[in-house]
Amino acid sequence: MTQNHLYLVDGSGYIFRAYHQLPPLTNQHGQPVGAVYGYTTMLWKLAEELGKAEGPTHLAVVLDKGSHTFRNDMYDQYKANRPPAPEDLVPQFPMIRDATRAFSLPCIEEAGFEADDIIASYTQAAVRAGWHVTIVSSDKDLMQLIQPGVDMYDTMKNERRGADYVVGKFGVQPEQLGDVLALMGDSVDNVPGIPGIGPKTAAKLITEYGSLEAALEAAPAMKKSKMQENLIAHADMARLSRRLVALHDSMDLPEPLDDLTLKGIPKEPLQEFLSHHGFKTLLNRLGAPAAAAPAAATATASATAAPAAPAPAEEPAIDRSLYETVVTEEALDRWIAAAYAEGLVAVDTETDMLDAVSCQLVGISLATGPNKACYIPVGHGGTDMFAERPEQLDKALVIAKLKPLLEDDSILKIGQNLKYDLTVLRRHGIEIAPYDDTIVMSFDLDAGQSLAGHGMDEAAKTHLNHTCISFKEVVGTGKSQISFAEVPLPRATEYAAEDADVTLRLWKRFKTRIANEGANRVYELVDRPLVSVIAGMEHQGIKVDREALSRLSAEFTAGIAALETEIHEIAGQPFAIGSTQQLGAILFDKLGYKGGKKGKSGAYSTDVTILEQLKAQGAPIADKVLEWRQLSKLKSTYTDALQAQINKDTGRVHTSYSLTGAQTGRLSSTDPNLQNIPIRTEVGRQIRHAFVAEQGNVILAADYSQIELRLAAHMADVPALKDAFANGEDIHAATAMQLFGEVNRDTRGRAKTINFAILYGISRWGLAGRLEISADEAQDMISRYYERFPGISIYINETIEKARERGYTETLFGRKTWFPRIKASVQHERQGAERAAINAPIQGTSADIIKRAMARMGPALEAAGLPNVKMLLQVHDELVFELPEGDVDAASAVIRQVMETAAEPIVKLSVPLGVEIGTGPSWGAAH
DNA sequence: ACCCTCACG
DNA sequence: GACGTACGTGAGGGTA
Repeated sequence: MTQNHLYLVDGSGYIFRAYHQLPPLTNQHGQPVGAVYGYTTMLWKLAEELGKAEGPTHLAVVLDKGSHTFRNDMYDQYKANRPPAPEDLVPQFPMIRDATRAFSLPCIEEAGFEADDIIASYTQAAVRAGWHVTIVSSDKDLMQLIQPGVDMYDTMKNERRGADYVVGKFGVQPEQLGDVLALMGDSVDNVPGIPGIGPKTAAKLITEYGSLEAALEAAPAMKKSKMQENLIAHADMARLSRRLVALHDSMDLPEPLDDLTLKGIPKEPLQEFLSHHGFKTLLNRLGAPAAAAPAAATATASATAAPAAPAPAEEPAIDRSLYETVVTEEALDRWIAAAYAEGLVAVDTETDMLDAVSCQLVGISLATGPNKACYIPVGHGGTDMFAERPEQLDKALVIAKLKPLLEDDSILKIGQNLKYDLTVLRRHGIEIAPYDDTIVMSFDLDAGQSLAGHGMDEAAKTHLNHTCISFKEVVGTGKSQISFAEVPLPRATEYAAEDADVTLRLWKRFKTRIANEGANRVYELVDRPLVSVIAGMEHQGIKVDREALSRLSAEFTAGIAALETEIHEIAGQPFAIGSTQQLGAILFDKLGYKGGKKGKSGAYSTDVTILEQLKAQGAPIADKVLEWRQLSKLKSTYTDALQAQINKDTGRVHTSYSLTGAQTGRLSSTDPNLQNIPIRTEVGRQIRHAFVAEQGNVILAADYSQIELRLAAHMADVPALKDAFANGEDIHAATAMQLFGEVNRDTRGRAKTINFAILYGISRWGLAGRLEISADEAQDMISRYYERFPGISIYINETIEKARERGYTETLFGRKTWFPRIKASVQHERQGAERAAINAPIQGTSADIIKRAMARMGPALEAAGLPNVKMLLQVHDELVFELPEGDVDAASAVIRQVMETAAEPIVKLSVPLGVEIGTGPSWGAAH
């Protein structure tokens, strides 16, 4: 019988090395896969050793899991200054597991231990069993394990390494390497070592004195030198370092040695993996016919086709009778174990109201596979003192049991609109990570598709052809509506567990499509990271000065009453001024002003433009109505409504952002909408002054200046505009100079109008209306604009062309917006779609950029030692913060830096991004 | 439920 | 020759 030979592959170590040494490859789906490719070739190389004399009979890939290990408990600075993994490497981590699975190799990870410790434990166990071991790694820490029967293999250098190699490199035997490493320290892992001692000195000391401890003890007797002083001064640090570099080699083996037997590698899964990523060389070597990539079908998806992915072959239909109500600890443990076994779990929380900031948690549902779903009630019943509480587990116990699972780095949590659940569970001390959000996945795939609602009920209908139990069916409507806490458990289980089940099924389909349809970049690098950031901002809220609003309300009420009297006097009768119908009748029928009808409703139009015209005609009533409208709008929509929105528990206003609200990728804000707080008029602006900072804090507002025009200049490649931005010129003035040859108030104003018109898709009639000139004159102006900035007309034509051909437009980050109506036969529908298509890449790229800035802001402020700077609001090109007064200077620098570089390194812009920052006691004062 | 109007970028 | 005139949102009030 030949001797067993165990290969232990240091997967985590390998991928970092592969990332840095290989070019940044991208597969046909736009995913970065350089490191994955390197990893795959490495496994391939190992597979080729199979059956050779030195080849493996047993093999395991070992991966790091989680970031906190016993070494952190030993030394809180351990790995503390390790920079975060590069952005285009992060999405490759999960693909490493895919690759390992594709080769049908066992993969071992264990929380609390680093891959090094797992490798050490397996090595020692195998040695005790009389096996040979080869560690596939180039990590210097692992070289401590080299001994008779144990060697290392560097697949990149194609080199086998034994004790000789260690002696050559470090000047000591492998068993003394730990002492050398402890003296040297390691800046990457933040192992302190002794200052001034590098590999050479360390080796000399250990060779001379035999061990670290001996060298430290001998230090006082050594010749006086800086090194000697340091040895004495930092002896404790050296001892700590020794413990940090020591490998833990006696952990319980997660899988017994014998289970790591190599049984040969089935071709099929490997072939599928290789063709999915387009690794053609390896595919050819596999001897497989160049199988069509699974993406082929979707590349030609038409604009109007229902977005659909086939059901995974073996997926059973939804059967609610299979769901379980979890009311015992044993059952809960069983579900947690199932989640660990699966590596992922769908999660949904049920609460007693919609507001994530003040609601009570009522129950949690989990799903680990089709029809494998459960509901864990924790807050049912007890809504009044006589109501009976059904038997259920204690909330604190459930939270404590679920916390490790929901925070485990290696278990993917899947939710539908997770922003809500993140906030609810954060209030219970749980920080869910990592996660996928199916509502965001749906949006990144199908924004603008008329058939695709992103909400769960609609998505279930579209993608699973399944009708979910509606929330209304469960709790009723209107007066008889009950809280979810009052829903009987069997019914609550059907509803809640179905949500988790459906979410998981949707996720499987979206996951495949995201990879196949090129949505990976925008999902991983823009939208997914944003979900928890938004949850945090909503949770934070902003303080609003209730008294200030109440004073304004009173002022407005008085103004409105006075105007009402005057208006009724001029009209000669009382009427409802807010009724456009009655107002139209007064203006055009009774008072006889010229204005005409409009729209198919046949009603008179009475909007601002009409009233402005009447005012010019000399109608005193028009001015009064405009003023009345302004005040009523401000009072009803802002000063009254905002007071009612102040949260009783927090005293702050918590808006809700929708990540899927705007087709272009912008956020939208509701309940209340904090993205349309007045600023353009002096009266309105007073409302902004009611958004204030807490005592000792200030509000900071940071705005991108002209970001959409800058992006247009970049995307349409307009040298004249790019130069103007590069030189920090007033862009509208520069445009005026180009178009009219001179800059004054009039020409600058007209240039500004035209610049905006360009972003929105221009028509000569539209421009004519805005500039109050004839359509012919407007046409001349547009032609001159195209002449001076030729890139613009090319951009417009190409964008429309592409939208028509493919059905969608794309931002610089690959965000798609679909335009099904771009092929409409009705002209104005089609033209409307064309104008939207011209605007979407610009507005959408701007949205992508500020979203990236938001995702990076927290870590950047944290890293700069500014944990008390809180990001509160986003208003499309503006971020609003609250921070201690003393942090203003430091925070401004960080915020500016993050915002100005937010596109990098994914997109390199040919124009600089400018950011303007202001601070003050209120949002109004910060502008 | 719909339209109109108007607040913001 | 008529059409209906800029992109993206959300909220409140009136009307049917």
